[in-house]
Amino acid sequence: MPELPEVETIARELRPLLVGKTITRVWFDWPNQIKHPSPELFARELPGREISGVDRRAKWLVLELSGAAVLAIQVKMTGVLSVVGADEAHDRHVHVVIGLDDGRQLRLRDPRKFARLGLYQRDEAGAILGADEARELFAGFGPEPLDPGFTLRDFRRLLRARRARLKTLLMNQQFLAGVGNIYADEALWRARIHPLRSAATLRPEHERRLYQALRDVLIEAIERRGSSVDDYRAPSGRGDMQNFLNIYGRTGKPCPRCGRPTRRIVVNARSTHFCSWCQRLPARERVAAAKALLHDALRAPRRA
DNA sequence: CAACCGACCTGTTCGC
DNA sequence: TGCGAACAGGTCGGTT
Repeated sequence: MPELPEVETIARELRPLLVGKTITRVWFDWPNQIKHPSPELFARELPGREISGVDRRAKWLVLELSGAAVLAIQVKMTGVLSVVGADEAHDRHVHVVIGLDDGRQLRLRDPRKFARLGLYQRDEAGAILGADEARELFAGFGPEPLDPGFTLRDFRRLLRARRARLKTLLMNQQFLAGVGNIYADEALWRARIHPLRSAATLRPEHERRLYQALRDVLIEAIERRGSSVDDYRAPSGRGDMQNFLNIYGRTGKPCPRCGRPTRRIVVNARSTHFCSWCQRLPARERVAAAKALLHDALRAPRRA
């Protein structure tokens, strides 16, 4: 579940616990989770490096290390990071342990082993060299929606170059960085826009509402330390935002705005929640949307 | 450019 | 009650 607000919360909470500490040892039991370089090099290169910063880019956690190195961590859906005493017990789902010189450990608990870690190098210009060396690690990512430099004008320019369904587009990291399933649904509900609406057909007023809704919901979610819908936990425990979601995961429950039941459809194999009264599709787009949904329903593997 | 698929994974939920 | 299939969803690489 972790999206922008959740990873931002992780970064903010880990920062005071990690900055100034030096890595003493590295342990992992599932080498597939080490993306770069080889697991052997990863284990050899980390010890001795001091952590100087903890930041976020899109849904990645970025630890700045001495020697212009960067430890990038993607917790994906089920990864939970915590800093605990080395003597604290851990279960079989802890797959990465990074020892620190204060006697504590940064641990990754991840039942599904989806999380990924990589150790990268910055060049003289500060760019993070990605796995293929020629490309910056975060090349191709869309803008950060909360970057003060990301204006409504920028958002409009991006939207008008696209025709895809808005739900798909908002979750596309190349289009916009950091938004996932929960906040895409929430932003569209706040902006009163149907998730299957094509980006290119939005009127200026819709664009403005969506821009504002995205920023508002992300800021509120950060203030509430993220949504602990099921697996996500901040280093300090559950967030609060799950108690303030208006549409996500509320199938059948009344829309907080109009009282009509929340509907659920599947878009790109993702649950999508919306209010069919508040989030209307223009007549000219209804036929196309109905066809797409029927297509999905027919090919869905479901037993009779 | 857009949509779709399979892969990566395993704990939980669902249908019978 | 117990079993196995389906489901959950972030991301990538490849295909349509």
